[in-house]
Amino acid sequence: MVEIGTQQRAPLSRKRVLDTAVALADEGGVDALSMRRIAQALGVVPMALYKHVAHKNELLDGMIDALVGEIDPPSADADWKTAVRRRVLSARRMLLRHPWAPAVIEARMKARATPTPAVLAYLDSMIGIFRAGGFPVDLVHHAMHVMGSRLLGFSQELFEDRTDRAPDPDAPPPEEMAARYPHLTELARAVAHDEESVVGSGCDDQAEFEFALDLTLDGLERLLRTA
Amino acid sequence: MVEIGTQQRAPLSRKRVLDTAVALADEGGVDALSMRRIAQALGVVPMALYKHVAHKNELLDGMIDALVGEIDPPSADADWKTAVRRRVLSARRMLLRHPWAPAVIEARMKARATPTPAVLAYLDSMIGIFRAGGFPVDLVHHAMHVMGSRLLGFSQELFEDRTDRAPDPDAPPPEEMAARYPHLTELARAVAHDEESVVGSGCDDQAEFEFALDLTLDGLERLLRTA
DNA sequence: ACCTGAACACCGTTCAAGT
DNA sequence: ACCTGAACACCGTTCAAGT
Repeated sequence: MVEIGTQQRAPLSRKRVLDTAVALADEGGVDALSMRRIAQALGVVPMALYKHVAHKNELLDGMIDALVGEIDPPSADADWKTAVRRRVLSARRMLLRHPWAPAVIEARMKARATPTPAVLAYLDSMIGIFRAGGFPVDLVHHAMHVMGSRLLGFSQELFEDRTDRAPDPDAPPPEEMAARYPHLTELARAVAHDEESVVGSGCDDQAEFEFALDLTLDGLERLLRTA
Repeated sequence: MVEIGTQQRAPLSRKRVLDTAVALADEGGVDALSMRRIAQALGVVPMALYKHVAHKNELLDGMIDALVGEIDPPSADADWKTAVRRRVLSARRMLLRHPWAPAVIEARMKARATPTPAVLAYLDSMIGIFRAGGFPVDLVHHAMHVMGSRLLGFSQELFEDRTDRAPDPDAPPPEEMAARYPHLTELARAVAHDEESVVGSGCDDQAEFEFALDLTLDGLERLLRTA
């Protein structure tokens, strides 16, 4: 608006488009992401984006690959267990920075059947860690399924701390919650009491994630020894 | 179009709206679901839907609750392990019927922080099974996180059989796949050979899911015994 | 040859006008 | 009081007109 010269601030590039798109999704969620809005943020006419991305789905693919590139490479000198552990925790840190990403990746899988190249590379190197650790191929196959499955079906981050969000106005009052969901309430109270925490859910998500990770890795280690 | 009488085929109701919406999503995915399309399928003007659902998000909530209601109730006379196992496998069967559901539930969690009432009830009864099986509260807490976590971050159903789908035209040719993703290729080949299967991925998703489930339940049982 | 404004076919939802 | 058509503010993408 106050821009004077005829020169663009920076030449438009695929990377600049992707970076802006990721930043917008981080801010407002993936629903707030539109081609028109990305163009606006870049000070460019919407159609200019189509020189650098074929269409919106291809843009989403590019965003995913950019994120997966943020995951730390595998540790060269470490046993399989710590190498897997580090890699998984690095992926988790990335996903916490970009909470919209899993839904986008899952939607793509549902529609197009093949993961993006960066996701394939991530999976490939994860398999490589297990193989280097002495796992037979079919045990690695099992291991990948174990690490990729979500047994409850849809509870991912159900207990995650959401105190930053405004409380849901439609949520039932606590006394009704306690009557309708007695087990859930007992669990929530016990956790809050354990941690001596009054604010928040009193649930250490990071610790719980690592608990799940270690339970799984221990189980796999046991299978490896008996194999 | 050929409808003659002035009488509606059936009176519009919230249930009829939700059922039609679920059917449309099952057919064409959640992206193909629009208020206008639902109305069209019901032979009704779009605005008529708003008498039965407040807005589209509330419609999605209603759809989720309808699906979660399809999950079998917990078995009354069974030890905790088989009761959890049956419940999880029942939830999986439901999700295979409605593959769009996890993404919708996850998106809602990201935006609104509280699960829908039916999801809360599902979690509550799952917790109840563990408690009845003698699990201390904090071990149940761990258990729920283990069963809800997805360690690879985004690989849910990465290896699922998608031979019904047309092959991705953008996918690289097999020889390039083998060069770029050697570990992945080795694994895919080994699995296909093991099962003597030429068509398809040669991967029994149901068996792999149950492998992951049993590994986890065995791990939890071990913790219960030492607690 | 490149760029881009207008246009097309959608979308969820508001609102005032019709009964 | 109820119902609904038109309208509003969006959306992704096509395409022809401008340079």
